[in-house]
Amino acid sequence: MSRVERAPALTTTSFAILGLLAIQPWTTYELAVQMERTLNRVWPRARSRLYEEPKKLVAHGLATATKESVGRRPRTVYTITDQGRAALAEWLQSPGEGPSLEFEQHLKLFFADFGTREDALAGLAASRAWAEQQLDVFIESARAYLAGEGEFHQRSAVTSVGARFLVDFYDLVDRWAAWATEVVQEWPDDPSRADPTLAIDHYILQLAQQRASRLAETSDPPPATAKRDR
Amino acid sequence: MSRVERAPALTTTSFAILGLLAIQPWTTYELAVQMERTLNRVWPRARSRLYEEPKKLVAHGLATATKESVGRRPRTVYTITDQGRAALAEWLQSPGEGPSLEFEQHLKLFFADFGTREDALAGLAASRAWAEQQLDVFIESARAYLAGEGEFHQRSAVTSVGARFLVDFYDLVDRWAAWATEVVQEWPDDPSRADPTLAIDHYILQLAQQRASRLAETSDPPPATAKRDR
DNA sequence: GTTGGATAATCTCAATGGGACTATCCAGAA
DNA sequence: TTCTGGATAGTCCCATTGAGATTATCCAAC
Repeated sequence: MSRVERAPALTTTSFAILGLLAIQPWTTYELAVQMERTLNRVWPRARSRLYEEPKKLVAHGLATATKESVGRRPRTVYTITDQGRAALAEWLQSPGEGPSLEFEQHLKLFFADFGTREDALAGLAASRAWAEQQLDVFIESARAYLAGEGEFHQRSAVTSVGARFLVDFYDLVDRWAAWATEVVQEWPDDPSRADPTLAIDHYILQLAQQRASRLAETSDPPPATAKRDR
Repeated sequence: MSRVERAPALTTTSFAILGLLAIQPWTTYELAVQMERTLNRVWPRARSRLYEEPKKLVAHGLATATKESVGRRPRTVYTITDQGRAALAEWLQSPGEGPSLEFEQHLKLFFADFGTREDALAGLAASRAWAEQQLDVFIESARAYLAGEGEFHQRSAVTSVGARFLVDFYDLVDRWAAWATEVVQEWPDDPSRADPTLAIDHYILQLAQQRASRLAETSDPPPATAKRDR
């Protein structure tokens, strides 16, 4: 029973930090800033959490801590160990969880019939503003990156694949909110009196089916069998 | 200083429950099941939370609790009050937070260069499987709904707008994972040796810019000014 | 010399997740 | 008739987490 086994269990957040350490050594502060600027988009965590994780990594032998100081202010630089690289590689072998979404504006729209049409339109405008904001930040950093200001160019083959998902996600939010705005504008003042035509539902079902069949066609394992197994 | 002011503050989750109560009275169990089946997609919360929220609503005077029983088993039916409807309408006036994403598979892909190409492909396959699963469930319920089995047809005008976002989101995950699979298949066995061509980055930047300009064209307030104000 | 923003954390409390636990009801199988 | 499994109807608890308040130093610019 070594002390290692008593250390708090490693979480996905631990491995997110460990992954950053695999790129280069960082101080805890740098790790926190880096997380907030990048990984926060797909793995949002409170800053205070980010200061705890490297300590766990050290307790598990996956990283080492080096105390340095800038003047009288101490700081801790963390470096990944061979054991840490092995643990990271092992973690990467399992695929992980699918996406989980939290979307308050969408939730409010679900209850739009208990408010006014203007409320719904304001919410959709906020969604579009959010998407625009995200894209602005994204374009800014992508431009800087391509201009050579960014670091880690050698990782670009890997990171760009994920970046495309984010751009497309922000685009989705914008397109959807734009479409929804047109639909909602046709509503009467009191949305609960909006015509409950099922036309849109049929359309959605059709879309969903098209896409499900596209999935079946192009999925890797022999599709017919794979579908039946479920 | 009435007791109401001492009750725990209302959260977004409280209003999610309150919104359901605005449709009809429910027991706590029914509320929990309904949340898990529907609102969970945009507002995921632990079941134990859902049992606490109606009590808060009662403490705030937004709902009333009626004790009933089925045989010897007691149950509580919650009903919204006029004050509750007013509070819901007021809550709907503010637009709420933009989307927040948690996506472990995407996170692992970000660190793909510390694992194998096969790991990355397995993760992408899992993303596609997830999207397929979500679409299957969605199609199933949409079909039942259109066949007349579902309830709340009169709310369809409102709910279908949100439903479209979800279908498109699942589609996005699938399309992206399919595209990414093709890209990753071209990588060498060791992804850290993948060619760091910036072609994809340029493409992403181009996409992002196109979309940002589309946003500027179609946004509600005079676009040029709105952009400059930021 | 002062000020403000960046660096470098720690601490705390309320909120939350996730499950273990209890117990009854009811339909269908044995 | 009894038994069983799944649905109904919750409660309870603990570890994790979020969010922010707090402290303090460094450093460049005014």
